[in-house]
Amino acid sequence: MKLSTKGRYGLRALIDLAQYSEVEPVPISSIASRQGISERYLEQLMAMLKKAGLIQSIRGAGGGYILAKEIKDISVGDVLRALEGNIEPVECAAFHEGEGCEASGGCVTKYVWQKINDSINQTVDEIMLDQLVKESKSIMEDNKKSNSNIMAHKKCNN
Amino acid sequence: MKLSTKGRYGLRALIDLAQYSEVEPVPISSIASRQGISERYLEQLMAMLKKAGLIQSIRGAGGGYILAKEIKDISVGDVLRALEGNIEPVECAAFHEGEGCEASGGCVTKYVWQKINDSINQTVDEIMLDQLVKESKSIMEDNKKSNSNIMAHKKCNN
DNA sequence: ATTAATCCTAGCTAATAAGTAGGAATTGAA
DNA sequence: TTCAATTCCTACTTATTAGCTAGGATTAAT
Repeated sequence: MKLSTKGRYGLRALIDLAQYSEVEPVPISSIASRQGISERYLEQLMAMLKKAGLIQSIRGAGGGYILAKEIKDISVGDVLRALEGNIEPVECAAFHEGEGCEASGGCVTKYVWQKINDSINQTVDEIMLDQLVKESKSIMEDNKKSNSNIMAHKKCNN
Repeated sequence: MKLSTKGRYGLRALIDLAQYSEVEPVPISSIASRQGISERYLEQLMAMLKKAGLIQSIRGAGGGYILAKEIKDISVGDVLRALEGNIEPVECAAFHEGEGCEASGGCVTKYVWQKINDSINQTVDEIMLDQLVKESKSIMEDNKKSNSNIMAHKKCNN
């Protein structure tokens, strides 16, 4: 029950992109180096985000990526679903109209799975990227002022 | 981001056990055959549930398993955590007091992961097994009366 | 032309999930 | 006292997935 690096790195990358793409397109290489993600791997994540219609690409020298929608209209759910395919921990035949499994008549766990799925979807769909970018900028401001660089040396996995 | 068969089968098994262990201990073999789970695999799941203090075992002929606590005091969260170890989709160093990673100063995704984790935990902790067993019994009653055995033939994976 | 970029597909490696398997220990009943 | 039914413990196996790496084609600005 872990979110894969696709979702974890990808969300970070997209927030990074949102912050730096206001003036010009951002190449993969610069996101990758800021975020400490393999360029080659990030390429694939960007391809998924593009396919999902969240970002646009500009090929050739001077190119890179920009957002394809307004930042306030992209939810964390959009991003994670683009990258993970399906973020629901349990897929159950009984969820789809007209379908069901041999047990679904007497099955109670399906109610449990449904509630879990719903709560996750609701949570990720109500966080929009603009909130995160705003938050991120304000954190960076604070850090500059207070010069409090008490950084832990543990590597970030997320 | 999938719940493993440990959690899925295990919860079904425990609900089954709760329903059938009122008069006498239930052996693994009978749970396994009712639920269509490999006996040998279920053995291991039961061991985990026992270690977590949710069930008790009675060895030897005529033995089996019974609940170790009142059914109303066992939450779905207890069961899933016993089987999956940790049901939070993202583990982040910044969640633990006094810890953090190199990025946690300027990290915003941690807020996202925290919200997802919280919503899952809250959801599974507020469903108690007695609700599910009650529900299950009532479904079985209904099925008996209405004789509506329109069973889909798809196998259940959960 | 050269260089900086995206695009596309394939392959590789390590970890994890999902079970199988063998046999020891315990207990009730014939 | 033997047998059968059960849990217990540990190791092994197999299939799938995650997490990359790699090669080279294509596009466009200078």
